[in-house]
Amino acid sequence: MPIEKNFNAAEAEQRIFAKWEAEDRFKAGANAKPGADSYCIVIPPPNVTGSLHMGHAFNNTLQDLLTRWRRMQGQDVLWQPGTDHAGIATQMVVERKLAEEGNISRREMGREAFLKRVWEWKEESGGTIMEQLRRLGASCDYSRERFTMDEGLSHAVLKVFVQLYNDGLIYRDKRLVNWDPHFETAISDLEVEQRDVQGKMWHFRYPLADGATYEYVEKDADGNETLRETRDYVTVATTRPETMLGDTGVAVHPDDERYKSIVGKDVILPLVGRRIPVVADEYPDPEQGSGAVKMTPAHDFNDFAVGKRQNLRMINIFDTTAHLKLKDEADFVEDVPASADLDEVLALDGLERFEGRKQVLAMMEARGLLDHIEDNPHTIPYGDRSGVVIEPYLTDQWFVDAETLAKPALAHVRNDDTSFVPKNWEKTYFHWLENIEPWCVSRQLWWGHQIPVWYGPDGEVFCEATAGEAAASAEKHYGKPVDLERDPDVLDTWFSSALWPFSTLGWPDDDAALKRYYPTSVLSTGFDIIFFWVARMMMFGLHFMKDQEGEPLVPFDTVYIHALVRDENGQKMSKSKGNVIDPLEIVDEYGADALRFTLTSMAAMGRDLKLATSRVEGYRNFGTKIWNAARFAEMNECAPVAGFDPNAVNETVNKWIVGETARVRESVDAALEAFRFNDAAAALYAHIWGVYCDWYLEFSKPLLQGDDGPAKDETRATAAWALDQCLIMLHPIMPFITEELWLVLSEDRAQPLIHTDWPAYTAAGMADAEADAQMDWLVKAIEAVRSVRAEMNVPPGAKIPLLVVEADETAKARLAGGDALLRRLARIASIDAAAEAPKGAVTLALEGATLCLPLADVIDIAAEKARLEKALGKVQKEIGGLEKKLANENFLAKAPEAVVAEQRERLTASQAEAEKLSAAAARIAELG
RNA sequence: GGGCGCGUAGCUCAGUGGGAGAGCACUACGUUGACAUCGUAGGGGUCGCUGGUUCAAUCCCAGCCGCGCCCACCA
Repeated sequence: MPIEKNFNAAEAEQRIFAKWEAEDRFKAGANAKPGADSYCIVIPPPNVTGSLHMGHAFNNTLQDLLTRWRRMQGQDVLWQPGTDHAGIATQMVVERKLAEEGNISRREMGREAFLKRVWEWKEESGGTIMEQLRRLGASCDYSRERFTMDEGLSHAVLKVFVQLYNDGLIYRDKRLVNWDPHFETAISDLEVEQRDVQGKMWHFRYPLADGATYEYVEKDADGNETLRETRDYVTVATTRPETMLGDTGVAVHPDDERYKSIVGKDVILPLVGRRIPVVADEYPDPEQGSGAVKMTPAHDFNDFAVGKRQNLRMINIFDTTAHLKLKDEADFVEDVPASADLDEVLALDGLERFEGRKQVLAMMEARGLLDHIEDNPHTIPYGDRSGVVIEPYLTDQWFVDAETLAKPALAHVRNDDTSFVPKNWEKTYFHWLENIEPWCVSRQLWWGHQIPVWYGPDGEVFCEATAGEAAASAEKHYGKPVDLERDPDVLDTWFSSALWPFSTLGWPDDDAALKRYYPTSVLSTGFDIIFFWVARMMMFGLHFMKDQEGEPLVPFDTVYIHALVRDENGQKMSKSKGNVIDPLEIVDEYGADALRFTLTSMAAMGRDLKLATSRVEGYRNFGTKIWNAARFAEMNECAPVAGFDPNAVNETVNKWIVGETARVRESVDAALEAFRFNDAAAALYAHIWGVYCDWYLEFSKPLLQGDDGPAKDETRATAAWALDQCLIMLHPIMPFITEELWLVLSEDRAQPLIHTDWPAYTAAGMADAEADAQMDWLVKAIEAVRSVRAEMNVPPGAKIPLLVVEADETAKARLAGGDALLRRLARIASIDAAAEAPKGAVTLALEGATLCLPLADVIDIAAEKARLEKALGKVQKEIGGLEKKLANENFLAKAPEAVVAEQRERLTASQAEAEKLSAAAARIAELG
């Protein structure tokens, strides 16, 4: 059946993919050779918050490329797929959806009913994601799909939590955390994003208690007094005026002479009337602001630390939504005398924090306690999901002792058990782990793994994997059965992600896949989640996975860090900016292969990868090119020949394409081994389009269209073989069109392409130097003739004679061998020897020969003169450079011999060319 | 405040201590039986600036200019 005129990507992709899947081509170990090495990639699980974006398409293309390549090599391959529950993000999506649908809120609905809705959403979204992966051609083992909240993975989470608790690496602590007032939950440092704002700094006066005064003296750098006055107040500065309601002290540096006399005294907190101490602490910087700092230990990380050192009270003034909460807080009015001001302050109860700020400022100003205001650019923390200002908030939370776990994670990258590609990302990784803070893992959310902790009546903690075990443990503790209450919080979504490389492989219940595939081979991900995910997988993997000797095992050999996909203008794609390119829209328009090739060929770029559809179009055309090459092969009966031996061909063109094929195979493998995906794509593009189609197929035409015989048979077989090799090597990048052609081109394939063996031949074993030289020479000759024809405006269809003026033996042989090809591809009517170039002929300087085209009747003398002068100028410039270099004794003495010899050769060749060009120029001059 | 990265053709970007590259865009010509989603030929770059190392620098080093990102508790 003849090949269709065009490749119908939409139809073929679905059909081919369905067939692969039905035949179990993606299963773990499919196509593995006996005793093969294992090769495993765990997919970075997409969030079940919606659909895949271009970044997913990019990363999964690369993973699929590696997976298909290794599978064809016969390795025991597993690409493990799955999705992530993405706690806060998914809860947010479902809550928003409920609101849009006019439903009752999460709280009204209750935990159980709400979770049911989230699960419904998950089923839908998770299914969509897997379908999208299929559309891209991702050859993961879908039968092993996992979800972070699956039973097995949840079991792993519980086991890890309990063990870390028992190891003392998870603990509960009351401390300041980053609190998201929108979601009303704690979040980790990583989920906070600092934004620059043009803010203000307000300077307040806090009066000293008991009418005390002091001499306030300021000095300049030379110690000269610049100000001296008696003060009954101390000035403090703040960017957050409303927090003054929670102040419990004023701190000054112990060496700050200005304030030495008031250390130990008290000030009266304005508005509230609370009596708070002036303390000396290393924290305040005398150079900054007034040198005195108001302390709000319950709402500022620095103040919290000072407060702990100085035993300051911690007064919380906000509720969980960051509204002022003063009235019901016993400690807010503790020891504070009743006053009109206090009543006014208490009336602020329930105000949103920024409204509260306005009111506090107004009150301070009205009382003359606002000293001055200055502009102060600074950064403010925002929740990365909610986009609201984060509030440092004093709560009980669960923390992971990250510092302890970080040590092995650092060591095993330092010793290259795990390597980053590119290597420089290791620096980023080290820096973060070396300065790591405790990881707050509890979240006041509903969607996620509920913390396996139960509390007894007296608050005693029972950390067990199940309620039953907790009850048993409690009974043992109390000597009788008691009612336990489970911790309502869930874990940070990254907690379960951190287990992904081993939880998906069956740990802790089934270790078959774990034994086979752990440590995994490659993790491919973006640099934006090195901290969130990669570092934490390293920490947990090393803590929980051990080899038979009990030595820790890293989760992966290589971490490949890819760039982030942006739009044409370099902007990060986001829904709010409206610049999101949906990968499936591209797939619909150009086919998955074109998108995949585009993404692959852009993989080497630094941190940004700017996607333009013009490139996708170009690579779609590349697919068409191969398609047409296959049609040509079929039309000329170039069918694969069983037992074909590429080393046994006789025709020069065939020897040449065999060598070219071997060279590209080496390039592609070397590129993929080094994760230089774009190099692999570029090598294939250049080979298939620039070598196989542009030259080899053209060279083969005279043979294929000539008389039957051994040469024709050989060329048919070689053309088919070389095309097959192109399909094989291109398959990991463009799986669909290659598979389609593979099956269409021959009816008796041993295997579909996806399970066809990857070649291992080498140029050293297959290339023929003489054939290469012959063909290179011929290509140059054809190009030279074509160039002249175009510049002299010879009609494209016109056949012109060619005269060989002088030629050495090698050139003569090459000319004889390439006679038919030269005639055909350069449109030459005749090739004859001549003693000298006729008047008005154009001469071509080639290695070992001077060819000339007698174009006297068509020639534009001025144009030819210009052409020769230009060429001559170029050559002479090069000669000048080379002569200068070769005259330099230092160069001759110090440069490697090979380099010197090479330069000499180049000089000789250039001089020969210049001579020929000069002679030609002289002849033209005679005419003019 | 620390750290990282980038500046090469009109655009997007590869690349290398010794002859400047690709894709797209552009120009001219072309219905040669695979392909106009194409073919042939061509134009276009002081490889950010300055200095240093070297026989030799677009490449290595230093400084500068411009741009981007990450980390960081400065009130």
